Amino acid sequence: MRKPCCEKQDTNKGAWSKQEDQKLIDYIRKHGEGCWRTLPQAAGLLRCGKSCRLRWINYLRPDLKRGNFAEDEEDLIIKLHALLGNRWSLIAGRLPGRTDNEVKNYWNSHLRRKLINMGIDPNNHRLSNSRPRLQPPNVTSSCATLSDQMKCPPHDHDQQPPKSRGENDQVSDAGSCFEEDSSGMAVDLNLDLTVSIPFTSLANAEEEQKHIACNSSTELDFSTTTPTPALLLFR
DNA sequence: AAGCCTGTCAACCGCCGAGAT
DNA sequence: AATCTCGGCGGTTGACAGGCT
Repeated sequence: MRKPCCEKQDTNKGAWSKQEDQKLIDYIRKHGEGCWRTLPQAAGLLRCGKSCRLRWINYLRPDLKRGNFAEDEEDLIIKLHALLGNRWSLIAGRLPGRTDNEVKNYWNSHLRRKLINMGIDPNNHRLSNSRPRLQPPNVTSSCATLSDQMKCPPHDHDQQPPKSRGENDQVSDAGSCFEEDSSGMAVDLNLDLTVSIPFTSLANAEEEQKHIACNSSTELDFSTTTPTPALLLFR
């Protein structure tokens, strides 16, 4: 039996107060990130370490952009989602200043609906042929798509295979998945994908990008990319 | 004005993989 | 090789706000 990540009793839950935020910020400024398990005690917080990490990453980090998503960010999310499925952290890694949680929420509350309204199935990014959305999708057949060729990633909600995480650094393999589908999806997305280290600060971002570009044979390049149906309709 | 409904988003939960022992 | 710990991820929940009736 797995131990809880920390002692649940005597820990606060729910919304963070300003004081708690300040304690966390102060502590991380002084000591840096890491060792989340011991951080709460060291920082004088009655919080679970995970909670601290989440609060920092999703809300307090100084390099967060916040606010509305720009149009190009939306485009990028849609493209990346077509390619990667619900791997939000990977998608967020391509959007400086955005967090996986933010991207996930934005997808679920805005983009998903948007695609549906346009008659596009947000799960596989194909034109849904006015198929009623809530009708049980024929997953077996829809699995002949992008996402399916990527070994049915988790965004195929109805028939998810066991999750296999930690594949994040193997995503470039997915590129080859696009070649075979001739059934209407943007099969020739032609996306090279490089996994980028999440930006730790804006100051480092450029350096990291340079570094990655230098040290990797592939780099995301949408400039010659065929838009997905979703994106074609967007414009 | 009050109650209900819906959308948004911060936060939590449980699981997994990697690394350490 | 087995077990443990930790950090990270994606799915889900619940509080809140705003719109609608």
